Amino acid sequence: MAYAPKTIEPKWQSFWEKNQTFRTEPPSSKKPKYYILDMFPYPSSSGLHVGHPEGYTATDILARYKRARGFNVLHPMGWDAFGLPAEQYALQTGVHPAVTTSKAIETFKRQLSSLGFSYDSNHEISTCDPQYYRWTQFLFLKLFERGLAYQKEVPVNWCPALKTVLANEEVVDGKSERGGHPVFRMPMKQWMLKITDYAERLLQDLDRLDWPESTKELQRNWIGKSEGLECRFQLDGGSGEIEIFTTRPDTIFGATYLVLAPEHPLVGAITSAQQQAAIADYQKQASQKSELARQDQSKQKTGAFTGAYALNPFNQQKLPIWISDYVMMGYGTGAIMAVPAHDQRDYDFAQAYQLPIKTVVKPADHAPSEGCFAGEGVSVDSDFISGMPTTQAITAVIQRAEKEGFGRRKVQYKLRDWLFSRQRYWGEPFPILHDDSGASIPVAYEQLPVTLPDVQSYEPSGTGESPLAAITEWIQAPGGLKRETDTMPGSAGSSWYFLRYIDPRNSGAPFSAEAEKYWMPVDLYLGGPEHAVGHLLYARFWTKVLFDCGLVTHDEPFQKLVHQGMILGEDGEKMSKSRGNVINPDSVVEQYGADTLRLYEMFMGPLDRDKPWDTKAIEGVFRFAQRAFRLVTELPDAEASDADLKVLHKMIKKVTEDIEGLRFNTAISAMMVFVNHFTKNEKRPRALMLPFVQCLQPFAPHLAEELWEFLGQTQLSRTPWPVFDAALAKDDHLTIAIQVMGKTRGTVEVEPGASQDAVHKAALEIPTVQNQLAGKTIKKVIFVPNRILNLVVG
RNA sequence: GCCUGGGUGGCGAAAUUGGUAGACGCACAGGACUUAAAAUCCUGGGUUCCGCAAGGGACGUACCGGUUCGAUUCCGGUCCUAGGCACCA
Repeated sequence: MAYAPKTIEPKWQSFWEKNQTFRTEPPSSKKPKYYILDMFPYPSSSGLHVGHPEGYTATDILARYKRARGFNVLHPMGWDAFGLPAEQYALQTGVHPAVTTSKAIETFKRQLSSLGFSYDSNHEISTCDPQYYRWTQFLFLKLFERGLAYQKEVPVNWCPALKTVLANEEVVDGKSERGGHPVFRMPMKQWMLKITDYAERLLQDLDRLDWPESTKELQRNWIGKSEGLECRFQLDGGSGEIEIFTTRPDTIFGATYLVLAPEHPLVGAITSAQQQAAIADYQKQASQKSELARQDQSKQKTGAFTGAYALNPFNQQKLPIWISDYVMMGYGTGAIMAVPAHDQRDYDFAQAYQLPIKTVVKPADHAPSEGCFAGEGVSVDSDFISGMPTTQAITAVIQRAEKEGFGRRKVQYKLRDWLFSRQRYWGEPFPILHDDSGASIPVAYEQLPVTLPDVQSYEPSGTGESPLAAITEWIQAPGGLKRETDTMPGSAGSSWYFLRYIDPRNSGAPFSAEAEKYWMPVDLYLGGPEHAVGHLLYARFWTKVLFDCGLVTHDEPFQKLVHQGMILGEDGEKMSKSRGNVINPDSVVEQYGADTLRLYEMFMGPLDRDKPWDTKAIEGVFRFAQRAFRLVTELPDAEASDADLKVLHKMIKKVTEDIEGLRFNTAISAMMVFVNHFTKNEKRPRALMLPFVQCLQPFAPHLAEELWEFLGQTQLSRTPWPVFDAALAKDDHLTIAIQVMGKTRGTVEVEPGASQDAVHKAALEIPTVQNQLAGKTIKKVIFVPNRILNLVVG
């Protein structure tokens, strides 16, 4: 009998399907829960990529293992189904995005089921299903009610080629992430979510999470908290004032001019008559500049003088006010005090326009500094803070400003509100109506969902409005109200899908309180690092809002997060069609079977590392599967020797611990050692094959089921995990290294716990050790029981 | 420029609180089986030097230095590489 994955695999897949083997028990279950989640895929029409099965196999191994350990496991799969590609395709072909999407979902389902993942299809969801987005709209209304969703005229990333507005994350180097079209800044009325209200909590609560440190750091940087002084400068001669923000208040005596963002609301009012033309010219130029052009000139500072002056509140010094696009309206107050001696950007600007540079901080080590010194040191020429080290000077300046009433301590975040509307068809409609004045009126909860109308044309209007704006009968709502025509971004549905998975067919609420209490938070969330700030931050934000609404009992959704590495092409480069190094999982399954693909992807290396694909190396894993098959089905039975038992228990121990630690590559190598041991003996004790097959089950479930059946057993997937005997998993004799001066010169076989004397005596028998000791005296002996003996000689 | 990872044989990698570096797999070489090949099984191997051999010596985890009886592991510095952020005051 030969190993035939092509017959085995479909057989067990339909067996599981028929028996509902992986059905998740309801929250009333007495078992402890384990919620293991994959980042759900966008069902692209090109189907599964080999990167998908990497993460999905890892979570499937854990899900199968946890079931065997007595947990009620929720391990669902679903579809992040709204998105631009289906709409782009519709534009070209006229095929409705819903059709394209459901076709793609079918392909994904077929591919995933061919890999033997233990999903419970009763928990499947799709974000474009009205019974799903009904609740996305419901949750949006909750945000709206709390004042966390608002409309605002904001400069947005307008992409003329795509005829839509893009989020900052969708713009890379001034071009659209998709298509690489140029993107421009343009003011438009947009829906925004007030994620900035949650900046501090989103930052603080990171400390509680079992997440990769790198991802937490990325989020911290993204939130970008900094503390400093917000300070008002009176206008010279006129009335009014300009507020600036600085993290270096200690340098305020070195300020030689102020800079406002070109869009700053005060620019028009303060500009002197003779500067009007120059300023207007510069403002126009700045607004028309695309992001790309702005970055191209990042070195070359430009600006214009307003003709106005402000007074430094600390010494009444008169400072010219300039505008420049190196100051952004979106951060701080949109205005800065420029200290060219101690800030590189201010320095560059001062150089370009011959503005004065005044040094007020000296490096502590008095190192001669050329140009601009941005580090900390000691204040000089700075009135009451002269002689103070930087940290002390900062505090002193803030205190004085607060006492005098022209400034205050201020915490700033780089995080900005979340641009939440898209001028597209294929997304969730906003459950919002507008009256003639433009005011927003929420659609009543019982009227949800607001479904997408069927349209003939997906062409955006090009004026910035969504294609929905052309469907006049849809727009009209009772009472003379008009529907909002923007739709939500793709990240809306993915910000809470993990909550719908727990209770996916609930028609009275997004999820029941009982289900939430039982299942949340997610115990392990696995997905690519590319979502480190976008999706993972948004999902945390929504969860915190729902927590504040009393809808959930945990304010962090994902207790533990792990990123899988990227699977690279055989050339070590990222897989891409243009490079021609893409591997199709279907063809691997066709050639070797799903179990081999699963084993191979787990054996390649550590889960969280990038790994190049190696078609040759799959052979090795395939050979292992064949050997395992032959071992159980062909080798003659035998009595288990002590050595056999040790090999078994060591293997169970290693596999168990490695699954817990997500070290699947070394778990597989432990099973290889086991198989090699018996293959070499040319016989295998039948009784020891049972726990081996149980260990194999999470990794190669079809093969394991087949072997289990061969051994006369049933229901492998419901069999408890094998336990190892700690005593048997230990060696009964050890090899101790004998070192002279820290270099290994030989080894000694001893029983565990052998005494120093015994080891020392045996060590002196070794010729190479004797050679090394010849003519020398032992000055010191280091003995680590069961490890090493080190002789230090003089 | 800033923040994170990573750098170990020909290749993917292992070594879980400092204790025999290279488990397991690929590729390779030799052998068994075979008329032959494939498949399978067994054996070998970091580099280098001495030796016919058994064996022994030196070097070796990106590079330089430090701590230690002992460092892939800890500390300081440098280089390379991948990813992220980037005029954020």
